[in-house]
Formats: sequence, structure tokens, C-alpha cells
Amino acid sequence: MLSTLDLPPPRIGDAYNPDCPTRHVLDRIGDKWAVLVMLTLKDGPVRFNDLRRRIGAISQKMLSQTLKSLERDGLVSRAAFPTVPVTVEYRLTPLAGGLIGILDQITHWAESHVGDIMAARRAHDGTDALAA
Amino acid sequence: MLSTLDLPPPRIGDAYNPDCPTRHVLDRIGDKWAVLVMLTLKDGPVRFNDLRRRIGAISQKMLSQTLKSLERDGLVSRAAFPTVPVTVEYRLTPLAGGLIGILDQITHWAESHVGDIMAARRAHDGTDALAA
DNA sequence: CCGTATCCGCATGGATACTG
DNA sequence: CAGTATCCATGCGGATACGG
Repeated sequence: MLSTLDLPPPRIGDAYNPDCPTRHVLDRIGDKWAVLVMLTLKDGPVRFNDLRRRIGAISQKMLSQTLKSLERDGLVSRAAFPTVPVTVEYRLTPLAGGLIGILDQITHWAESHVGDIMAARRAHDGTDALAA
Repeated sequence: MLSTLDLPPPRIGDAYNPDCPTRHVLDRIGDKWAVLVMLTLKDGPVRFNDLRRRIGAISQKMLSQTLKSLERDGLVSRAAFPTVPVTVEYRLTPLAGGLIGILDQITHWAESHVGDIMAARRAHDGTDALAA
């Protein structure tokens, strides 16, 4: 069965393959909260509830979850101080530096080209409106 | 209500804000299928069903949907030829070039640092195992 | 203050069937 | 060949409540 398309694995260098190195990084960058958290930590360590307030629209659950996965990937480190009540600081690891660099480039590209995208969108939607 | 945290909009420069230019670009890059489609179109125009076969794991629905949104954003262009049956070619626009550049950088960074991430992950999981 | 556990609505996306 | 339309499972993520 499927004789016409038994291509072994996907073809292109980066085609869908859960094990592709790029996939993992792409998934991190694609993670809305992970990006926001990393950008918020960019200028230094921040405590849990500060993080929450600064990001604003994030739920406790998502923040906790995001921090744990970032910590697991060695992108964020956690430091707890036995004050009372307990104080916990999160900060970026050196490894995260490269990601921040990429995020900065995305931001830069976005700021200079989002106008084009919006224009294309308006043009497209306008065409649609006429067609309809 | 919510008197303690009626911060107007989110604070930090890039905190969650659906209108932030970077947000749109990040969402595109975060879109698994959009990335795969763009990478598959990187070397030249490809027809609908070829695209489907090359990517392999994508459904018709997702491919169609992804192509439409990429077209809307001016990142992909569509050309139909009145052959019978009809032939349709998709190709990247010049605007997409910048995104491809960024994707290449992500790939490059990923290939040189994913080892670190995986190591951190193993270390972390190992620690967990001991703790458990 | 710093989380974890639970419930649950809702959007994402696959499978399938049908049209030009 | 190139799509569109429909149905439906599942998983993401918010709200809430509770524990360390």
C-alpha cells in the first residue's frame, strides 16, 4: 500500500522530523510564553511573582510550566533563598544568550518589515472584498 | 475589580501584546507548517501536491490553510496555469527572503548548541530520577 | 511568596468526503 | 490536480483551589 509515496523519511533537509535539532529550537522560539519569559529575564534576574506581573497576561500555571521547561533545557537557572517567605530568582544562563541574539534579530527584521506584511494583508483582504 | 493589577497594558517593551510587530513574525516562525512550507519552497517553485508529498506528514487542510495565510502575508505567491487538469505553483516572494535568512541562523545555532540543551536535559532528568 | 493539582472550555488540526 | 466542507478527538491553556 501507499506504493506511490513510500519516500523513506521526509526529504528536505529540515522537513518534518521531531528529532531534527532545529525542531527543538524552533519549538522554543515558537513558544509564546517561553519567548516572553526569556525577554523579561534579559536584563537580569527576576522573581516569580515579578515575572508574573511584568508579563501581565500569563497564568501561574503557564509561568510555572514554562520556567520548568526552560530550566530543564538549561536556558534558565533557578535560585531559592531560605527567607520567609521564600524568595526565588530566575535568570538566563549563558546558553540562552544565543537565543536572545536570534530573538533580537527577529525583532529587528520584524520592525523593518512588518509594514510590508500588513500592506500585503490589506491588499489581499481588499482584493477579497472586491471579489466578494 | 482586579484593582491590584490594573497595569494599563503590559509593561516591558515586548511583553505580551498582540499588536507588537515582533509578535506577528514570531507567530509565523512558531508555526510548524509555515516554516516547513517555506523551507520546502526555498529552492524554487513547487506544486501543491508535490509540496504535500515532500513535507509528508502534513494534511491537505493544513497545507491549504498554511499556504493561504502565507499568501495573505505576502510571503508566498501563487500562480495557476489553465492546463487540464489545472496546475498551480507556489513560490517564495522576495519578502520571505529575510525570514529564510533568520531560519538559516536558527538552524545554524541549533546545530551547534542542541547538544548543550540535550545534555542539560539529561542532567536535569537524571537529577530528578535520583531525587525520586 | 512560590508553587502544584484539578477541572474544563475552546481552538487546533487530522480524517474523510465531495467539488471544479 | 487543487482545493473546500464537515465532523470529531485531543491537548493547550485559563480559572480556581489548595499546599509548603
